[in-house]
Amino acid sequence: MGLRAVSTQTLQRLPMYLNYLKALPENKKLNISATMIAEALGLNHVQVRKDLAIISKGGKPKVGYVTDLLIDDIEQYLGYDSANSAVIIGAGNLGHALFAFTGFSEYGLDIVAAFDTDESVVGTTINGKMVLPIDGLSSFCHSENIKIGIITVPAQKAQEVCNMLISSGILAIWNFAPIHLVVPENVLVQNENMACSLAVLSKHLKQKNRE
Amino acid sequence: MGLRAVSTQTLQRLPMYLNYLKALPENKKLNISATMIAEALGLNHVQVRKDLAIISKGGKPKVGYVTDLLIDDIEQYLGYDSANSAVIIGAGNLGHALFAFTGFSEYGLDIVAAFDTDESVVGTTINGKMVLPIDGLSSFCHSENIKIGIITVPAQKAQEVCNMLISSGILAIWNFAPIHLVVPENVLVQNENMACSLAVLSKHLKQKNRE
DNA sequence: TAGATTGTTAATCGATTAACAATC
DNA sequence: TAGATTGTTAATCGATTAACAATC
Repeated sequence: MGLRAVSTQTLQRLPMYLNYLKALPENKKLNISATMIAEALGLNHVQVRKDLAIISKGGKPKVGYVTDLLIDDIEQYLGYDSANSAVIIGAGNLGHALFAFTGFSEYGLDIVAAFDTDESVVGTTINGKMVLPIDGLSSFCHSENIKIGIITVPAQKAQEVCNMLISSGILAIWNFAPIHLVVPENVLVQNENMACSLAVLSKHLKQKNRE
Repeated sequence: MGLRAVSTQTLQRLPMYLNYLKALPENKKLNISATMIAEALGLNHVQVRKDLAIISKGGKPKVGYVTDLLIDDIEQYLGYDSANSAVIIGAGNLGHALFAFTGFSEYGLDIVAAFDTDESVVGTTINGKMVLPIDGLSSFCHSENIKIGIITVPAQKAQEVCNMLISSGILAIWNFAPIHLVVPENVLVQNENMACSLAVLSKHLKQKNRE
């Protein structure tokens, strides 16, 4: 059952709280109030409190939350405590950068292999991790029990790659291609569409120029 | 005046429409209905129609919209027709990839220079574009009339870099650092927080595992 | 105790969806 | 004409915010 107990909005705010809490200086770290978090992140304090109520056992009036417990609660809730293995398809510019980036481990993500069709990159290693031929995708995902696929191929190839991932048993897809992917209901697609961000930026500037 | 005539949601859907319209095969391209767009992108058709009403002069009943005009209208509305020059701060993994990526020109974005403190990259060129020392940021932005800054430095340095950008006259910031930036009211920050996406993915999988 | 903070219940706001009228 | 499609007005839904009570 896909119980949608928590809104996507809340879900996306949780990592912001996490980042903020982790960055707190040690001498100010023991306790933290929802009010302070809200102020620091430019959010409403009731909203923060509601979000925290979902994942935490609660804080103490006048004191706030125990920061370290709150960090643990968020990480556990999001599943950052247990590593998720992922594969990335497309070892071009962006794919290469994501594959080489080590910081995802903090979020429980471990990109264990890259796949590509380009014979000039297949067989090479990036940060000690292999770039493999796309033919081996399905068997690799099954044998390694991979459930996350990252798509960094051009838009025209994205749906095809997506289908391959699904038949490889992938349950969650992080899609960097600027295209809407069609997937079965049980598979989640999270789009990282940079064009959407650019639209907001571009429009803002256009408005500024007209003023 | 920051007239918020259009919701961010609408603004972020426009590039999706644009991508879809541009990818239409030539023989099916002349006219397009809101219903078709909605179906292809998994959206509600009334919503699509409302979005299109904002940027277009309207379609014809029974026929739909003239695809090419619609494309022009969206591009013009978003300001993709006039190029925006941008600088990127931080030529590490991700910064390097974004700097080297040529596809942003499609969205009216032109990253003209990268800045970094690391002496091993300063002075090099990437795709024929210079990586410059951070000291020159302000004078460069002013002389080249740059209004967009892209932040791809580590979180601890992001606010500092952000302040430098603002005093360099930047009006819109595309922030890849997982931290909340404090900016004056007239500056727009668009966060590309990958941690937020990962949270959604990770939670989805955790839920799946419990089933 | 007084007051900062939590947590809850009700009100507001905005976006999405549904129903319907207009039109080519 | 009939019907596909546009465009609008009203209803619904969900998230945010405001007001208030509870508590340490």
